[in-house]
Amino acid sequence: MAKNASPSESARPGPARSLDLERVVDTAVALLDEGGSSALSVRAVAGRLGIQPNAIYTYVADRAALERAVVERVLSLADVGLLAGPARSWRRRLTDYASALRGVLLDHPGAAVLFMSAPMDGPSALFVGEGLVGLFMDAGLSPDDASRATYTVIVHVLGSVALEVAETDGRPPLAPESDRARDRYALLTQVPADVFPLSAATARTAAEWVTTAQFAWDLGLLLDGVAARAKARRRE
Amino acid sequence: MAKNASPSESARPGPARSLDLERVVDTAVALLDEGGSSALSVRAVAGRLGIQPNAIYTYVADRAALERAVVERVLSLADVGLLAGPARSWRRRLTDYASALRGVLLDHPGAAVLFMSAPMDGPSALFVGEGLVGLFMDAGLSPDDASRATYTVIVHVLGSVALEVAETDGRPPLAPESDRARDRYALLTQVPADVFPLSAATARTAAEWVTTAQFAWDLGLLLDGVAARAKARRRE
DNA sequence: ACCTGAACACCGTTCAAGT
DNA sequence: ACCTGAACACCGTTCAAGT
Repeated sequence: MAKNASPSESARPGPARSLDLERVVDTAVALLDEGGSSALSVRAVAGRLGIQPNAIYTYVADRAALERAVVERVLSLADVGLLAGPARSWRRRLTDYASALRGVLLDHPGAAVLFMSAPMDGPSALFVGEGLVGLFMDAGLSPDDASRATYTVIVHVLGSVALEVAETDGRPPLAPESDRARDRYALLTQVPADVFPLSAATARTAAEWVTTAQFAWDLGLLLDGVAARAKARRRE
Repeated sequence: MAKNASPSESARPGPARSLDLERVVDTAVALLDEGGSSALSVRAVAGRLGIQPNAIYTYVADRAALERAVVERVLSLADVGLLAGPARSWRRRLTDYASALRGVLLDHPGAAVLFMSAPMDGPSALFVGEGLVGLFMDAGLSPDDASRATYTVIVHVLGSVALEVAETDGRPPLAPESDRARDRYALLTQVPADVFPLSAATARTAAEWVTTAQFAWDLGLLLDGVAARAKARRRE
């Protein structure tokens, strides 16, 4: 999981760095990482940068724009190069990138919710989209189906991480997923087996909904669907 | 799309209704429906009920509990009976329920984000889970795979609605999806075709990512995957 | 159990002003 | 362009008190 401090935060020679949007975003991500999603505020960012709250509006139109900038930053941490092919199989490329993106989001759980509320409209989103469409065309889908499959995967990765993070306090590092699954299992054994027999019988599996294994299973299901469509298209 | 006023909000004979959790949740949903997700606050609910802000804590432990109660309420508006079988095919039952749930969420877009941040832990979630596991077992999956597929579908419905709503102001009724797709298309035609050729070529389809058609396509892909796994299992 | 009154430590944002 | 000072209209939550 990418554990890189953002570039402008790292030690560097020369004069004291001036305040710019990158530094504002660095600070926003740092706050999120220290206190979870509720720790991000315009005032907290300003406070940490030693300026007045309203001075933030020099760099960002409003809180929503700050959140979009955070989304862009975190998205940029997952290497889109993993999507490029076709040296590796399209399936491998997709699972590699999806896992990388999930990893980056789990490294910054406080930012995960923002992906569901602040539309991804930055440059990174375009590169991700372009890479995914190309990958699914490599897989044999029509351009239109490749576009649709792109969105399916985006929804799935972002949705599953957001739901996973929602069960935590949002502060990294998250508890090991085995611990979180164990806690879920303890809760799930409380459900009355007489009224929810199937849930009771599958509690072990439901406990693992918020794990890498479930994530991989979901992706496999999706990609089987993609492969089937590609195969059907070749037969046409 | 279910357009039912919540029961305790409808006219009823008898003495003035007393203040209880149901009325608090009614009010919370009403605020969300009038002002979008940002309109929900402990103070606003109290204000509308004519009590002091802190009096809300008689009914709810904190804001998070209020949000979970809203999630439970909205979830309860989608008829879980649609999952029950097996008179109708499992595929039909699933698409019917998924569409109903999506419809209810789009009717209350301000609540959609809450599903990604406030874990569904109420009774309705249990009934939905039980119904989905049963449905996927009817489809021919093993109990464990039925549990996994249940989560895949939940992630997908909640994730896709949240992303769809994120592009709106969150106040119902949402603009017709054809309008929203048209606006997206206008934006997408701005992307430089030389650096994002595939995105440019599929802009028409990407514009429709936030529509019922895309939702149905996604579900179809998922269910094809499910059918393939069920078939493989029968051959074992 | 259900509510008020008062307070604490916060929010995002605007406006006018200074350099 | 970048920042301060002051203000406005908000937040969630706690505590002590009243019925």
